[in-house]
Amino acid sequence: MNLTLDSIYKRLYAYFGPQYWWPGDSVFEVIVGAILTQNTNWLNVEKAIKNLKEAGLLLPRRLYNLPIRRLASFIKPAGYYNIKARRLKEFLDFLFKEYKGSLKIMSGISTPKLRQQLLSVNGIGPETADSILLYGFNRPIFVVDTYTKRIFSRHGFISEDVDYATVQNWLMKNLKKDVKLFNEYHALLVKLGKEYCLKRRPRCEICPLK
DNA sequence: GACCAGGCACATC
DNA sequence: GATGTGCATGGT
Repeated sequence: MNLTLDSIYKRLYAYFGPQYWWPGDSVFEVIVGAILTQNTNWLNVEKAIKNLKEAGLLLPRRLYNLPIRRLASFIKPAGYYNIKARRLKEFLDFLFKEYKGSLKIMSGISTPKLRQQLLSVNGIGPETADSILLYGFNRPIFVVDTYTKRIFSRHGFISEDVDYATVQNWLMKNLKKDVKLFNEYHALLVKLGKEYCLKRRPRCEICPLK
């Protein structure tokens, strides 16, 4: 079959079509979603975001002023709501301390510095930081997640226990650094993982990469 | 009822 | 430095 990174992308795109990521109306919504979706089904995240939206709270200033206990109650459907409320607050503290609460000012910062700053926020790890950079700020950064590792290791490109940075470097070295490509590629890997590579119910026999 | 989900920080050895 | 554990709801 001789799969390559490029041919895998082409196949997935031909099979699944565009994924229209990130689902969200604003940069802030992307950031909130990125934190809420940590180890969590997106459907649950949507419920939490809907709660915030309907309460008119999906704005940096509003969330910044909201008591953490109340924030936690709004995001309950997303699970881990206490720790995630704290993580959202940690980000907001950073946003207001560094950028006066302005995502617009924040968007003027270079990608390496922005990434470093995001990673310094307690509760934001590599995947969350890179999701924010790619889907929130349109920076050409490849987002690595469990599906990415699982799929590429299953197809023999990498071993399954490699660390985040190694996978990311490998991908970015071998692909055109293009926001649109990285956007769709990651989303398509998630789609493939969800539909065909579930841990207990692998359906490799009908995988579009077969 | 078991299993899983678009991680991360922290404890312990 | 590797390995284990808590965090928690809702869908399949």
